[in-house]
Amino acid sequence: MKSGIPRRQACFPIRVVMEMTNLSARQIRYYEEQGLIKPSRNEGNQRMFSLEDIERFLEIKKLIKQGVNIAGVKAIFAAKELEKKTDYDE
Amino acid sequence: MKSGIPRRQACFPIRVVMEMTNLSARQIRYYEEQGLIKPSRNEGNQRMFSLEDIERFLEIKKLIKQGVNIAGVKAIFAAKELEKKTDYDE
DNA sequence: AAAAATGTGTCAGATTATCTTACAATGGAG
DNA sequence: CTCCATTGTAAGATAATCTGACACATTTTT
Repeated sequence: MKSGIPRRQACFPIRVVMEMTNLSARQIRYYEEQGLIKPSRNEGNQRMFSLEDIERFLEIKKLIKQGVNIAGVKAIFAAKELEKKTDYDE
Repeated sequence: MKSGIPRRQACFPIRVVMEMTNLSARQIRYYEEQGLIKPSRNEGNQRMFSLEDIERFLEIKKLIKQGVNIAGVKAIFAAKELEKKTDYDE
């Protein structure tokens, strides 16, 4: 009775992401251009997003609303990546 | 750390359903025409499917492969609906 | 203050996706 | 063979997305 979609599977077109995040297509593309997100592309070159991407957009929104700029968001994401790769326990 | 998508939320365009089910667009539309599935539509009149729809398509595929025809699938689905509404415990 | 950078809106032209309708092809049942 | 069920395929129309450019309002920098 489960069956969710793998969080990394890219199966959402931009319009759905717009609806789920309340971001404009312009914003979504701009954030990609700034390196905050890297959607995959289908055969027709259209962006396809994953659940992980969507969660990331929501985080971006939250940070932006708090006054953080793109560079800040990028830095915060980079820091989080380090966290995941670094072992702090011992 | 989760956040899946509600199983009834219609957020997949037909192409994604094709990839996830290995059904052709023709089959998907035909099954709808036969009343096996009722996708919703976006503002542009394009079909939008839910996870529930996709699971249903997979069931259809399985039954078809077993030799069941459309009418049979429909009957089986109808029976399942009854199961859900009927209380057998007591 | 003037100039430059940020973040977003919007438009145009091109490409891709989907829709509906219709007709063809295949294969099974009688 | 004929009928029917299922799928393929094609055409023409509409919708969605892409890229690139320019505009605009806010900061930020010089």
